[in-house]
Amino acid sequence: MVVDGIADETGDIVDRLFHALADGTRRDILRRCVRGELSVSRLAAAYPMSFAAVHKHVAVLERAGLVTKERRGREQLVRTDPDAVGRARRALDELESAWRARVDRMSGLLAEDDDGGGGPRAPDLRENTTKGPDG
Amino acid sequence: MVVDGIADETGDIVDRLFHALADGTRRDILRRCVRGELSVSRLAAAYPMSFAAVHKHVAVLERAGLVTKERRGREQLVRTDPDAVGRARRALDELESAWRARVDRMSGLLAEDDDGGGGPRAPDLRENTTKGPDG
DNA sequence: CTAACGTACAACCAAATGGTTGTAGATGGG
DNA sequence: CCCATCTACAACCATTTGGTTGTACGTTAG
Repeated sequence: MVVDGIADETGDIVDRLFHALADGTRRDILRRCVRGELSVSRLAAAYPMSFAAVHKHVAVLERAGLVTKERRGREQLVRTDPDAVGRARRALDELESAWRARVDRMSGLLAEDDDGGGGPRAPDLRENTTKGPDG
Repeated sequence: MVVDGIADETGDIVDRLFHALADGTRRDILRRCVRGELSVSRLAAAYPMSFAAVHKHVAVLERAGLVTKERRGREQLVRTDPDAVGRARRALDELESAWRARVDRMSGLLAEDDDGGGGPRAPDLRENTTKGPDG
């Protein structure tokens, strides 16, 4: 039971998502590429770093599913995926709901006033099955 | 007055926030520490890595403002900050609203069919003033 | 065809990450 | 007091990251 397709090997995807967001230049690229009219070269011109560096940033965003590229002639137009933020938000929601569930369970235990060993003891809750902490 | 605490040197903070979230072990720690009853040692016992490694993960979470530590005797209890997810969500909101504003502005331009220099022309939109791309 | 432009990728480098072990201070229990 | 436990931190190591330069390739313009 993988909740929603989120929990199997999703750790990788969530890792990439948050990692991609954890850089100011990349967040800035995201903001600039909503209209999808910017080529990688044009983007690169906006930053005090080489074309290759910006190209790598775009690649990171692409692997995280935050942008897509569309070729127009010899240019490659970068566009921010409209659903991208939604996906990030869902990752946060999952995190939040997981611990909201914990709080709820705790409330339940307090009501029952017994926890000796019978209660539903928070089974696993982890997401990482492949590269996770219990690898 | 830095808007809301978000926009001055916040790039750093947002960096730390997303970076902290970009690791499965750390997200797992967050889930486990909602009730705040777990000491670092007890946490460490849950992962196939050394105490020192888990200690570092907790430090990363702490620097990102995602957990707090409270000393109880010789133990240090880790607790997930309830507002933490809210902060992450706000960072996403900011990202989203930034580009929603862009889209709105674009729509506005299409309607007005003129932009000579009168309208509120997307002042800056960037967050990084210190270490940002335009450093 | 040739030149210019835009992209892609490889090789290289410094710094940060994520892990290890070892050691040193606090704190609480017998 | 002495010992076990928990925490904290330093030193070290391998890998990744974020940047560089250089080069090769495809496409468009002249």
